[in-house]
Amino acid sequence: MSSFHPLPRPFYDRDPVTVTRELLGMHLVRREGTIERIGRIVEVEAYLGPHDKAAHSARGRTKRTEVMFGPPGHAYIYLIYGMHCCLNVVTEAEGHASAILIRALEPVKNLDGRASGPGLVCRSLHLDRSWNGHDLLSDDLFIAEPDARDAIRIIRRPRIGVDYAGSWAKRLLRFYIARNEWVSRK
DNA sequence: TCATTGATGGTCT
DNA sequence: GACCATCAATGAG
Repeated sequence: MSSFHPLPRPFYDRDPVTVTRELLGMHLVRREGTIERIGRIVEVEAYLGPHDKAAHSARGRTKRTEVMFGPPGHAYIYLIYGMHCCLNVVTEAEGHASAILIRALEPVKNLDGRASGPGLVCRSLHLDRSWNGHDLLSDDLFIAEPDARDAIRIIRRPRIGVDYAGSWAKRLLRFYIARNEWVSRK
């Protein structure tokens, strides 16, 4: 077992674009019994809150979006297209309802299959909706800074699959590590 | 290599 | 009843 410690609450309690950029290169750690699974975060998207028409929280506070409206540093996991789960990290203080979608991981340790895409991220870490609302300041699911972080170049693009969101669909809120082979789409 | 489509179910209107 | 922050399989070129 590695002995990283989880990023602290204040890391998440900041504007989502800053947190999104800083998440690139971080390690997402999942402990499942004696198995430790680790992926390096290589692709993410920011969802800024109720004013962001592409964000789930733009529909208001509902049973599904409750976690997004809650305190930072928690996992927001939802089911999409009836079969895939997507993992998000809640940012900013309670009530802001911003979050970051983890779209792709580079394998570091024990990933179950490829994780190039948000549905595959959950599959590779064995995460489902039972993890919705889980505190990332825990020892079985958290994000940590690796011992050595390589210098990276960050690419910004429009988010994937949000064409319904009008002008918000054009905003450059998808971030990924340049030239990384595990990114889901160029 | 690219475009199209089926699978499958929760959420919201 | 329509839509959906997706994926894998299919088939045309």
